Amino acid sequence: MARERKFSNRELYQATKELLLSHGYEGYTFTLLANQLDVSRAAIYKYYENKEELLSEYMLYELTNFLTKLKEVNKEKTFLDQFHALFDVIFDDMSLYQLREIGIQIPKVNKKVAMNKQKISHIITELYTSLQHFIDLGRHEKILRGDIPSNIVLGMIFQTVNIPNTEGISHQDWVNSMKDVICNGMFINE
Amino acid sequence: MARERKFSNRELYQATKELLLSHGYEGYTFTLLANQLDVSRAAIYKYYENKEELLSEYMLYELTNFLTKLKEVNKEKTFLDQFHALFDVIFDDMSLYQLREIGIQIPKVNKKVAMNKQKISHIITELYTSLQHFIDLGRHEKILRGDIPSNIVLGMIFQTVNIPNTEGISHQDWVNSMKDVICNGMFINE
DNA sequence: ATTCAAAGTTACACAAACGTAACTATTAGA
DNA sequence: TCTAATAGTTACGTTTGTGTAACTTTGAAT
Repeated sequence: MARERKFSNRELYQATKELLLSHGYEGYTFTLLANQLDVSRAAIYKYYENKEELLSEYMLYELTNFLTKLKEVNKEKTFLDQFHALFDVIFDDMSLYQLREIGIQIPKVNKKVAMNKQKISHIITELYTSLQHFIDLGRHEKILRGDIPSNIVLGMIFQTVNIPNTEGISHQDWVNSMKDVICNGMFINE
Repeated sequence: MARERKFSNRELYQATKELLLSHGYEGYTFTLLANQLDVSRAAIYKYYENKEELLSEYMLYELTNFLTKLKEVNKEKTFLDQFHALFDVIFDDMSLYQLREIGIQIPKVNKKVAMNKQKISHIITELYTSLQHFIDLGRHEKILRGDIPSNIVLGMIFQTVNIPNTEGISHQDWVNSMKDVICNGMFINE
């Protein structure tokens, strides 16, 4: 018994993501978002008290999605299968790393936001656990070097998505080169 | 025949850098900067018409510095010497890559800014030329693999500085692990 | 067809950042 | 010591974003 909504949650999250990536956390405003969604700014306040609340929910949504995908990756039997699956996931959504950085900036302006931030930390812990399993498997299978800190292994893998492909190399070639360098390095062997 | 200045260019650039890294391009304001420098906001308008002008000059300063350092790197005789020198330069100033991204966002609000942006592009071209020499040398010396796009070689090297060292590994160990992975990869050989 | 709850809009008051004009302060040199 | 040039401040109007209240619109259920 209500009027039809002019924008779905999905559209809102999509617009939010674009605005966050183009304008950053401080540049993200309800005015911009409302224009993007073609509604009045006040309409958004029907659902969220302020941008911190909206953004913390959005982050939660994004990270929960990623955790689900990551758990799928962990189901692969061998380390190499997981490795390729992880790359597929990362390159499917090229912006996770930047968004996580933004999440850290959100101040706890009310109880709801504080709760969301807590949930976010929790999910990030789960993400790390999941990723640690991946690394442990690689070491156990004697494929992944044991002398490199997990931090660096994960950092390198996740940072690759931020490298701009300015020379218009095809997606497949790009990803393959990236994997190659990560696995074998950029120096010629012996 | 004038009054002494309350802040030097150097202090202004230092404060600008910190504010840019903590608040991002859109979060950077003259109000924040003035507080940081302990002067009134209006004082800054004596030197810069607006933040775009200030930031474009700052970027120019930062990139010119970097280009100078990079030319020093290019003076090293062997590829390996250049490689290590480049890492020293990059890890000495951990923020160049993020700042370059910010530079792209500056809109050309007046002639001066437009001119600065043009100079910035020019310097970036020089940077790439300089880096290309580095890569060419590595390939010529048969140390650097020839089948990896220059793009990826440079991207990987520069992105490493953005990996957060959360586990408090010592700087030296950290940099060495990073180099090791870049050179030889994270997989065990054969 | 009527009702009413949720969706949406308009309009207002408030706060923060911007840019400028008119002022005061400092200091080297005539 | 007087002056001119530069540094800095105060104060104002403007713009942009925020949050809310009072309103209208829509559409499924009765």
